Amino acid sequence: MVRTPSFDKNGLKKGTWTAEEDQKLIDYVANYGCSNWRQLPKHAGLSRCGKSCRLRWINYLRPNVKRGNFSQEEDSLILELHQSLGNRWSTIATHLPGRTDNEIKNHWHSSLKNRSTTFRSNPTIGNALTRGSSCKEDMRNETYDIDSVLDHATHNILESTPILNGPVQISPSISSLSNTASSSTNSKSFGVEDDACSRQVIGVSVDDFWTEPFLQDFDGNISCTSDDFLKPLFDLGILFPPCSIDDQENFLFYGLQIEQTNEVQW
DNA sequence: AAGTCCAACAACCGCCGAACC
DNA sequence: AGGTTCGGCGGTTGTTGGACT
Repeated sequence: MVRTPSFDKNGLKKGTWTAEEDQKLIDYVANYGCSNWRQLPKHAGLSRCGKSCRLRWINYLRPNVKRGNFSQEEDSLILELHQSLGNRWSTIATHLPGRTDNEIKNHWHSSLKNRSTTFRSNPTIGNALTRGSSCKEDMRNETYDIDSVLDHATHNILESTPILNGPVQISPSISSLSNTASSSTNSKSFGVEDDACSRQVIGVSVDDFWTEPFLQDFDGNISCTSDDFLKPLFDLGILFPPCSIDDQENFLFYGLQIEQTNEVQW
């Protein structure tokens, strides 16, 4: 999964980033920001091209980048957004807080693409889709529009995501992102005014950063009900109740299950 | 145990548009 | 107005680990 480090004809290093390089980049951005990626590697003492530094920062080192498995909710949102937006990964990423376009793109190619194909060819789902499109069209002509609902959904994700409700610490997991990275960033806290999220980041730990990103409060309780978060999506026909779903495979495409209590279960 | 296949994903590459001179 | 620089985006590649034979 990692590329063997090498040097191009200009002496610039390519391949996997080391923990030392990561630290240099983090330190530099923390102190000086990232206004000029072209000049950054020279000043930061990195033998990398600016693009490589930018990519590394945005996709892995930047605060609040969420790692780990995609939730069913995120999968559903990606599927829906991809249907309407196509391969506009950066736009799709704006609706999934903490996820980068690169990660979403990889996730799409590795798992969601096949699911999407089945999704289209499955009659049950196909009917549901048709119904959904019609419903969406109707809603557009009335009081809803897709963008506002997706914004609403994103807002609820944001509001219910602990990592965005307070300062966070660079997760130790970041160290494992690069196979060569050590735990040098474990306790590293820094104050970065990040360009992308404009959020001051200081060192306060949040438990279960990767494993429980959504819809749970700090006690682990489900804190978002369908009324809060899903109803607009159901109203638009983006998601459907599982009452018409017979098998587990189909269920996965909806990615959601509503119990009688109307609480979301994952 | 060894070889092969494949999913996953980090990283690179080329292109494009905006900003600047 | 035209050229250059830079950042951002999407497509693609390269490598690894795990599953499978």
